Amino acid sequence: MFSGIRKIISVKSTSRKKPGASPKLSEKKERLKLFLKEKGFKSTKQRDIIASEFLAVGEHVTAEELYNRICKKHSNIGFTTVYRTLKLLAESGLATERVFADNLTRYEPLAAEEHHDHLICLKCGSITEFEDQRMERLQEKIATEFGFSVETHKMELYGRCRKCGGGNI
Amino acid sequence: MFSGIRKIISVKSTSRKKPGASPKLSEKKERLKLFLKEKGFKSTKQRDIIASEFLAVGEHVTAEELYNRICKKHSNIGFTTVYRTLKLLAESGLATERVFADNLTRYEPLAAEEHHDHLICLKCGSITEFEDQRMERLQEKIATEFGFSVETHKMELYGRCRKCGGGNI
DNA sequence: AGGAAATTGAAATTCATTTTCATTTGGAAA
DNA sequence: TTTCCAAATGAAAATGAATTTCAATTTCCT
Ligand SMILES: [Mn+2]
Ligand SMILES: [Mn+2]
Ligand SMILES: [Zn+2]
Ligand SMILES: [Zn+2]
Repeated sequence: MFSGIRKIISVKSTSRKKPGASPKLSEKKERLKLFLKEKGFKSTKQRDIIASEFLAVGEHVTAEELYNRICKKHSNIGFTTVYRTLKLLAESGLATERVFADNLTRYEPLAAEEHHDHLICLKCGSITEFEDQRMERLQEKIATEFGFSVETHKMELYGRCRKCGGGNI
Repeated sequence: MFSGIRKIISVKSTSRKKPGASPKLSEKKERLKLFLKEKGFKSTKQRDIIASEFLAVGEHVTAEELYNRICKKHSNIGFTTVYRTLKLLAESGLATERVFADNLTRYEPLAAEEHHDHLICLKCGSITEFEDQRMERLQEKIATEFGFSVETHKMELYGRCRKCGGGNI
């Protein structure tokens, strides 16, 4: 079903609805430092730069995309370190890992406690985020009917966004 | 989020609720033959054997799993042909491609018109299928609210099945 | 039967991800 | 501050599933 899509879509992120991430930037970087200290890991220039850039971008990025942005200004930072730092950010709870239909691993700045699902346009690749309590409750209800307890879920709607003819087909 | 899971789970399929697939087996193989003829493709021994085995297994399998079953009795059938035949089956509408959290491509015998979603146990890997019209309607509703039209969706609930302590945690 | 076109399967390739390893660096302890 | 060692870095290699290549074989239309 997705075999064709894999090659076609190149998921680009839409700008976020809540640009309120900016004021918390320093707070987030503080969280990372605490996490590193707790774990006996070290704070490094690279990690600081990578985390800053990641939080600045603010949307769903692959390790490669983030690396490409960073290496223009910091030729001394390698892809591997970007890759590893994104994993660290996810571990620390500052980022969330996502894999959409194109099978690439992306990260977005999102605390582990927060949550949302995604609408993904197959034409332009834009990503729209939504959180819907009716959906969350219904998932729980269905799971319960099967004697199942939910730990995580994946809920992605693929189709056409408004700009790409979503309303009228 | 799924980084740990990827290595842990090896998704095994549960036996299906509807074993009514058996009587339609010949009908399905007829459908495949028609599809091949329409497309100008050829009917071959290999395709026949692979399709039969796939329909006989009846659950979510990777190309490799199916190949391993087949090559025991038919050492003359290669992995590549199994892989390509599964793609063909999906194209013909006799199979559906699925990618769960372990990121492996699986196929299940399911006509393109039919539909269901999945509950996947992170402990034992069992897969439970469900179809819920409330869920389908809610997805449409949410999409509409965003001016979005849905073509496909992915809805997977990961957690504990009843046997693995799903009810009480 | 003849022959063009499709199929097969072993091997090679692709490509994102992950690991390896020699070297460098951070930061706690002296 | 200097010492010292575990952690970090990054280039390169490895991994592994998915996909493509290509020479040999098979299908099936005439
Ligand atoms: Mn998101
Ligand atoms: Mn299924
Ligand atoms: Zn769009
Ligand atoms: Zn289970």
